[in-house]
Amino acid sequence: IECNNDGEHFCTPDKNEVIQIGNVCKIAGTEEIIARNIFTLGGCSEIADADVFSFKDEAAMLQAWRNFVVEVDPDIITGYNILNFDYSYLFGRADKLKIKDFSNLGRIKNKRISFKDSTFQSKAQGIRDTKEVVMEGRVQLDMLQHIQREHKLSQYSLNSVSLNFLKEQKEDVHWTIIKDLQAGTDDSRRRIAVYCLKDCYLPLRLLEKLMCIFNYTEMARVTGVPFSYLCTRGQQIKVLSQLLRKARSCNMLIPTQTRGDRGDKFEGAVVIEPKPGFYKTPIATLDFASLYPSIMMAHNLCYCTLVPPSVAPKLDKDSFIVTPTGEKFMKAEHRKGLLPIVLEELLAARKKARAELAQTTDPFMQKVLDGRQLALKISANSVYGFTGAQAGQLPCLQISGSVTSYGRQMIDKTKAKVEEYYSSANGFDFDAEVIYGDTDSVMVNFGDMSLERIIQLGNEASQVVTAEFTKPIKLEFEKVYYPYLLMAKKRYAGLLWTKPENYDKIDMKGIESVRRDNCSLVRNTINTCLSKLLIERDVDAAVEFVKNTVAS
DNA sequence: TAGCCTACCTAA
DNA sequence: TAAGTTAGGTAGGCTA
Ligand SMILES: Nc1ccn([C@H]2C[C@H](O)[C@@H](COP(=O)(O)OP(=O)(O)OP(=O)(O)O)O2)c(=O)n1
Repeated sequence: IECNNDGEHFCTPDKNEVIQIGNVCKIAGTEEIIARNIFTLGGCSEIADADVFSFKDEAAMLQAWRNFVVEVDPDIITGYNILNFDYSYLFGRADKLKIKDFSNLGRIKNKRISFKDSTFQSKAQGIRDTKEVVMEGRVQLDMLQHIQREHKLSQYSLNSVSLNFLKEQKEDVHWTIIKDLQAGTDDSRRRIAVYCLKDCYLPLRLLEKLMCIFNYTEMARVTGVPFSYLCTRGQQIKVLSQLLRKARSCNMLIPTQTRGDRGDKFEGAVVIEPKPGFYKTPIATLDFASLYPSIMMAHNLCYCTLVPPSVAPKLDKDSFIVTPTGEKFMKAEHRKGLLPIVLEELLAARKKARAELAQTTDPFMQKVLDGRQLALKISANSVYGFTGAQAGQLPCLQISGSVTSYGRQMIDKTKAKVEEYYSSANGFDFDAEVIYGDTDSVMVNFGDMSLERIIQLGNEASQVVTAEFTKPIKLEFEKVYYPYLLMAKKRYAGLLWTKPENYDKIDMKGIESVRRDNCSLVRNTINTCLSKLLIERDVDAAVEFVKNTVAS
């Protein structure tokens, strides 16, 4: 929608009328546009490819728009910042103009839509104010919210987001000139209309290009929650839903738990003390595949396999295992846990998504599919997170604590094994050294050898270590950094190689150039500096460049 | 000035 | 059923 203003202050529904409402309707998955139109207050010159409906009176326009929505009967309504701006403005105006039945927009006759303030709050997302719009039978998919949740960008204006994803900008009409355009002629109002239609079209394009409907549908099927929950709710509901679904098929019930005893946290993962430096030898990176989910699957950790201390003495000692934190869990042959089954399904879905990713060659498509694969990975990791969520419905720190304790044990063992196996004591003519590792990965310095040899050693090492662990747990050789700049825990950069022929890219973790709380001068300087350092391997040139930048 | 605290953002 | 988890670097403020 576009609204009028007094030329000085930004529009408010108390004072300023809605002057235009643009709509573009499409059948998802097809190219067919079934309607493209603009409702205008005051006359408006013709626009190619769009129907112009002009009204003398704002109330009549709003009423006609409502009728249009009901007639088109959409399943999903999208737009940019519609939840926080468009809806509250439209309902504000409808109230003010006393338009009866304006908010009867849903699919249940005579049921008004509900609209209220709400906040979404989580540790990962921070606090985010939104509006809750319940329109029966129509999902509200605000692209601003979607992109804020799924993509980390430094700016979220429609303009910069479109530039980022569609390589396209909108022609800007600054709000201060809208008043004059509206007060002008049919032609000047047409300028607003063209701008407004573009504003409608861009979110729809984003929705399609990012395959939102496809990805959300898949997630809804895998996790068993309604589509709309994926936009408005968090990770917990997805885990709970999967758990409930599995529990029912296994004839079990899930208790409703009073939430209490919060505050005390459990110990997480270890980060191996880094040996900082600029490594000019290839550094192999070994990484466990989905570490926490596979720990839960390998050891059958679940709510229903946890043995209470009082019961343990009555059980056969061979029927359960003891985790490094001292918790006891039944073995799978006695009782198979629900969480491992849920995880199997999530990991299977992720595996499928990754296979499709490997098939694509289009770089943008690869990014989209990578996002899909990542979303499934986070859902799987959230099963672990759910058990440790003290503000949640079913916290069970025994499970989450056991998972992390196994994780700590495993990375220590991996480090020890690699260093012990690849040593001169074991008949090799070099001593491998683990220079860094975080949670589920180890970075190994085998010494000054060719890239081919390192890749071969990495593959071999992953098999040697995998053989040490229980079934679904798998150590993978992922990549080589050559050269590698290790600065501190969670801060490093390197030239990434997955094949000996050519490098993939510069990979940067945790340093200023990937953080969004730095100015672009710092980011650009570091980017250039790193490319001199890692690609050209010219330390002096890098130093010189920084000196010059600082001096100027 | 060392040491502790918080805010922010990121790695995993 | 409102809200996945912990670890950790850096900058900047405050205080003993
Ligand atoms: N958002 C995240 C990311 C990770 N982890 C935990 C669980 C993971 O098992 C572990 C390792 O994380 P990775 O980023 O290495 O990812 P995975 O090992 O799960 O997957 P993969 O290595 O196959 O990409 O850290 C988590 O709890 N939440």
